[in-house]
Amino acid sequence: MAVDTALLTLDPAEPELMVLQVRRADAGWGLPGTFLHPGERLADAVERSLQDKADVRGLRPRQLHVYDDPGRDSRGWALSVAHVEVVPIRRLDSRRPGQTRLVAVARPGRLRYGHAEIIARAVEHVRDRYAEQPDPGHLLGRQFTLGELHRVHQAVAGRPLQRDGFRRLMKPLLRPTGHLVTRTGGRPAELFRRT
Amino acid sequence: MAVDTALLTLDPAEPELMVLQVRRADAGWGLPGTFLHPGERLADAVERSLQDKADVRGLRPRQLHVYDDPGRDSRGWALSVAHVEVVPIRRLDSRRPGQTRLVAVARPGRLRYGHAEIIARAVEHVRDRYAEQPDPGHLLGRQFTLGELHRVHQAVAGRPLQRDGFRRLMKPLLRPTGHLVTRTGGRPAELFRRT
DNA sequence: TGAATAGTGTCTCTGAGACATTATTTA
DNA sequence: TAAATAATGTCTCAGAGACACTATTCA
Repeated sequence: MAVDTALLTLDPAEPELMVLQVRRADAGWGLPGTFLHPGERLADAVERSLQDKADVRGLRPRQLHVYDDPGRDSRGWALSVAHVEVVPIRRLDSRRPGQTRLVAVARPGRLRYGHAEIIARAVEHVRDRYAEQPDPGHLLGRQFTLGELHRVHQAVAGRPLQRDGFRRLMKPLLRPTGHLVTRTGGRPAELFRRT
Repeated sequence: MAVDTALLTLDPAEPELMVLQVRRADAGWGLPGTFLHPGERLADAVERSLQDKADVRGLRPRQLHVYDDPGRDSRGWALSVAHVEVVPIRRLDSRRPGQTRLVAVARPGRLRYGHAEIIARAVEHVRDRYAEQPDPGHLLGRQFTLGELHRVHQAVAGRPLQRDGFRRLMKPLLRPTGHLVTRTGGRPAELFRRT
């Protein structure tokens, strides 16, 4: 019994969803994963694998699907529970260089063990969540402007989102702080928090 | 590693979703389930457990969630992959009397191993599917009238669905057969098929 | 003819798409 | 003042809710 995790993040330079990959024992790249210890919970195994490979903690991975194809892993019969998690890129700063990489989800490379399918499912899941909630993965901090939220959601969605429609959808889901910020050289923007 | 299945059906007499329960070794009632054989696929284990306990075959169970609470099963550490399937009640005719029962999903009884939670999740899943597609679980046969479809969907949803709104939603998703039937003592109804 | 069921028409309200306009800052 | 960004206004269209009306059968 194993767990595999698609850990997604955003690189501010590249307005596109990225997935963390780790170097595997067989020299290829793949998703971080591990075998379950006896009595261990799935979420703990996910956290353990990410801590070992990317030094990230305090996650709340979500189950996606159980992959049970017997021919999936040539080393033997092993079920894998695929998970997804979203994390701001600054929390990946301490990951091991050379042993990990961030790859655009649209071009994950040739991966074994059905990992490309897991990534596709993870992206779909995250996009569905972002379509309904303002930044549920906390890619932004506690406070942000609607413009910043708009850019993050466009990057997650992988396509432009209409500006005014987006504002109308999200504004009732946010709590205004009453403060204004000028960060960009335009009219000051109102700061919001999640509710 | 185990599988458990919430097998849902409709009793024409009771316009409410029912779930199949089986008598367990400890004399209580629960969902049908089994332990996975080495190398066996999850769908095959589900089918095997339902065949043994309710004599139903040819199913396409869908994964719901993996339950991994270590204290879930007092007999030892076992993960369970919950599944859901919908089946017309006539296919349950040959199930073992005394060893099985059909219970309204709203009143599943006091179940162990978190089976009540599985049922709740299964019902939610099935209701979501029925909100978008005409009878995806094939509770009706190949041909049916919009009135029959309406009654089935109301029973699945557990609440009244507006008649004309339902028709407008479903009609473009159906293929008319061109035939009329008089089954109820009113104006003859048009027969439709799934697309 | 009346009850029961099937099928259609239409009004309103809401929400999304699309576009335009105003507001405030920096260079 | 021009460019950039933020915020708001408004027109239209599609879909859902709600209600009314017509059609056809059986008792």
